[in-house]
Amino acid sequence: MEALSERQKLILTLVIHEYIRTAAPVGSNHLVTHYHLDFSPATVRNELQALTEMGYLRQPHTSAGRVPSDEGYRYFVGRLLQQSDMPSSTQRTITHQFYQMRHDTDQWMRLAASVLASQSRAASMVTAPHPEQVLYKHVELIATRGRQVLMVLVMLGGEIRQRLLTLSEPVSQEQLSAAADRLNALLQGKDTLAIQALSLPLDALEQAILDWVVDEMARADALPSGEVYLDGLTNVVGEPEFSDSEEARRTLRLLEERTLLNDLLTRSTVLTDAPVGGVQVLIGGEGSYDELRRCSVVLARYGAPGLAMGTLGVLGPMRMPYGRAISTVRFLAGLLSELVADTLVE
Amino acid sequence: MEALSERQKLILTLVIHEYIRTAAPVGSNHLVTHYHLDFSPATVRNELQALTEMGYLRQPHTSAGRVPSDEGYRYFVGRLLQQSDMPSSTQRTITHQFYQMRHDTDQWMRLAASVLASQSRAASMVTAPHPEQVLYKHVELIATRGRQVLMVLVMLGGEIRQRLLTLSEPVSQEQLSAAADRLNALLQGKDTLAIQALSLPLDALEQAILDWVVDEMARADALPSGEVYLDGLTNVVGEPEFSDSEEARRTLRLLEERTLLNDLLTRSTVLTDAPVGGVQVLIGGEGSYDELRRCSVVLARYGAPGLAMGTLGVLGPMRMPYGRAISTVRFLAGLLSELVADTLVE
DNA sequence: TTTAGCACTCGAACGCTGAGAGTGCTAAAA
DNA sequence: TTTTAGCACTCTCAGCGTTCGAGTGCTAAA
Repeated sequence: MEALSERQKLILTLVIHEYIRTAAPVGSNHLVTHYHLDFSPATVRNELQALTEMGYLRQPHTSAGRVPSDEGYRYFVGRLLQQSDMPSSTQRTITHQFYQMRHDTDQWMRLAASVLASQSRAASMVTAPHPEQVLYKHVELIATRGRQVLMVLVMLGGEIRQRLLTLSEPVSQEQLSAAADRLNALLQGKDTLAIQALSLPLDALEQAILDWVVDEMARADALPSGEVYLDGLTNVVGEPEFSDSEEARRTLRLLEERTLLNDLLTRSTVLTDAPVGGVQVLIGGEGSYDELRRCSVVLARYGAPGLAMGTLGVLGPMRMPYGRAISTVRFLAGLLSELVADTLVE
Repeated sequence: MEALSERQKLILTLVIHEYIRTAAPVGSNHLVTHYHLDFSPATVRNELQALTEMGYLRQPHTSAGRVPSDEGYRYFVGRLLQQSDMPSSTQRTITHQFYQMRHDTDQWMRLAASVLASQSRAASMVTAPHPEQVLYKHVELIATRGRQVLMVLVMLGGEIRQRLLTLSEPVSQEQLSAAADRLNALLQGKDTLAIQALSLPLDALEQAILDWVVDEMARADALPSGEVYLDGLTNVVGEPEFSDSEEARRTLRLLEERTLLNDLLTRSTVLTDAPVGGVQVLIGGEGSYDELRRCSVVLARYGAPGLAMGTLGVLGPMRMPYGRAISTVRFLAGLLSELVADTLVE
């Protein structure tokens, strides 16, 4: 594939800009008048023809303007789009919002999804950070009423799991605290397998608690990733490519299944020619999902490598504002990584 | 308003059934042939005319069939719809799903929203149970690294809040445990104001922790309700009344704002003539929201009165399957109430 | 290499028309 | 008095031809 001339790059960029703005096929006259080009429509037509032959543009029909093809978008994102950052004032505002919030993963994820959606003007998806290895940190037992005990299990990395247990007989808070202290001393930093392999001289209460702990840790192990948070579905429904409500329904369905992000990540790590600053851009489903044929996904991982990682991304029509989306995703991935690192429980 | 004859009730019911099924205006011939009525289309026409004059039906235009009016739906839901329960096999399956899940409010709410959406075939909304009065139960302090401490605060009713604190200087786990024990003894069962009013002889560490506790409890007090969980937005997008994507966008926007349920509840407690078994049905927005003019909402409160209450509901087009929606909402409200009561931390 | 000129193409919009569904009215039947 | 058959009337919708205009590709001149 021959290289594009500078003028061709310019024209491709303009076509994509204009198409993203208006959602209508772009014609030669329109380009010249709208962008005050110093060459004539005829020249533009020749270049459009060339770009079409190279596969970067399509014509919906003979006498319509041009529309970017999947390849066109890919070329644009990979080589023409100049990287930009979010305005630093916006960055500060958002950072502030996160820091003034109490430390609570659930709240953070909701805020992240909300910010991602409103900034990128697309649908957003965020998974909570999930430890790659589940390690014991601390257990706490709180007597409530009768034989019920509230167990709070803290994992290394800061994940907290709560569970209400029912014991075979009532136990005092003192006994519970003693059992918790004992287990905390014994299990510190161990993973599920190591704990299961241990054979310890425990009394009945301690053994019962240990069983619950192992069960809970095994569940955490089994989870492929954290919970998925969605927001901004509204942004997508309004777009003209989803005016066909059946198309819209199927795409939203895919989002609501809440497996998309993980599927995409496990399916292929090298997704595009040009993953920018850790941000991956997937255009037109890139073969993986039929429902995504008309969509693009911008995604990134975040977290503390080796300890706890999560994913976040946005989904929109192919004519999404890539600059905005990429800079938002990159910024939020960085911010969340920072937050995770800061609050990591060691 | 004069009473309806039995035949008029029958015909109104059939029109609503048929319209809910097909989303198309219902004509006299269609009714007679489809339901094998033993009177003629002309008779049906007379009745349709009477029902239209009484305001229970509308004609989109002179020569179309009839469509239920808001009043028609209200009459139907209030007086004609016979109450039904979900099949007990389904009830068992769902109950089982909840009970085999570990006790975790977040998981329960997600499951509830998901079940509600799939059973009622509409968009579902669930708010987490929120205590009407925030009372102290227990605090736990876990040393992590350096000056960071993970605080886990348990409220009466079982709500758990976690927060990562940064102290002015490193403190050992022993000191932390001692401080926690002291506070637990002093604050048991108190509310925010009572704790603030207390003047206690505390050392610096204890006082710092107390401040965090008060801050956290004040936040919980300030929250009007628990987090809002959404699901099944897809169900709504597919409906023909939302094929106008602008209409759909505005309605979904309302859902994504996540204030709908609480707004509805605070705005008016007596919502319809016939709240059935604690379930309230709101048809056509009933004056409260313009965006809801074409929607109906079925909702109920659940929880342990006086201790912790939440709300759940479904939103769909006016021609939603009310029987299904109402029985699903009623069943889930009951089930969640049971779960909340069972696991209440006293 | 660029550009003006021009014939050509094709979809969108518009208006017309006929078919069909459904009504309301009237008068006869029950 | 109630029900029903008959019938004229109304209004939407789908189909169809036509026009309009945007945009193209080609050619020949600049």
